[in-house]
Amino acid sequence: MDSRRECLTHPEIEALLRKAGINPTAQRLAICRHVLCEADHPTAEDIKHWADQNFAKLSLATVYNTLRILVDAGLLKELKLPHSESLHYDPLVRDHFHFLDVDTGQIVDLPFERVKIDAELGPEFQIEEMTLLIRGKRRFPQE
Amino acid sequence: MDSRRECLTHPEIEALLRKAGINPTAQRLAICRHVLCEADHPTAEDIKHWADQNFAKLSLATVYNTLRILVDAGLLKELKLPHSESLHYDPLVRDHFHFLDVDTGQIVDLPFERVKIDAELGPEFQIEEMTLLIRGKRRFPQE
DNA sequence: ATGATTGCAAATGATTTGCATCATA
DNA sequence: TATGATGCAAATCATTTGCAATCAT
Repeated sequence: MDSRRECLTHPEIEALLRKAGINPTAQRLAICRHVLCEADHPTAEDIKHWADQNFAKLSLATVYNTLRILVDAGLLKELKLPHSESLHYDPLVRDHFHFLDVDTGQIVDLPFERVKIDAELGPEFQIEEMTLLIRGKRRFPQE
Repeated sequence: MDSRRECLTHPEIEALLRKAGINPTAQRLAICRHVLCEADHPTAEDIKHWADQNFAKLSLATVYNTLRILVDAGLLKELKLPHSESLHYDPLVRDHFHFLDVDTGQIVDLPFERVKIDAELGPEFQIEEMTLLIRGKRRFPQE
């Protein structure tokens, strides 16, 4: 369920950026390391806060610009979620769904295969993409 | 599919508001008439534009305030959609889903019954609500 | 008269943009 | 030194809020 990403190495991220035609600057590498590996559906502000502690110098504008570049390159997906004013960013770009814990705000990726959606819409509806958000509570028995 | 709402009469809307404990002022009645009956998932701006033509005097702040009141009362649902910066408002408050025509921006209500969602999430996930947006194109054969 | 509602304008918060500065090939 | 990236500050856009004017009871 919580498909923990393997953390990419620095050279791997660099290669990823180059392959996408993105100049791998220090700032972009740092942002990528965070948003692609460590972070959990962060917002631009989240990334800025993290940078303030770990990367010293990184302007909010650069965070936004970099996120836009990454989204345009298909390396990130933008998430508009009902509980938050800000956009969240998701490194999992293949089709999947989300569960939002209404208590904690935590977002859990749901692999495509776990959710079967059967829509009978008639032939005039050509489906291109489905976005599913399940809201609810996660309760852990042994805690 | 396009479950066309029956248009409520003025007294019906007034009764609806009273029942919800909302003072049925002229502005609120006008906004309700539009958003509950005529309009199609409008934004606050949409409602303001309509008011400018039909109701002469209605401030944008009042539109926003009224929409908030209606949402809090459960008479409207707020829709955050990926193609639009603004919130859209939906008078259909019972559970249902949406189809977004990526060409026209039109939003089609999908009755709950037309879409079967089967999520196998394990017992720690208590589902409270599901939001499904299908994006695609609508093509009409005879046009 | 009193309490609620309205409407303007200012405030807010997220995001974008213009532009001067800076780094690097 | 030329190209592109960065960072600041100002701009923008949707929405909210403070407050004075207005309305209805």
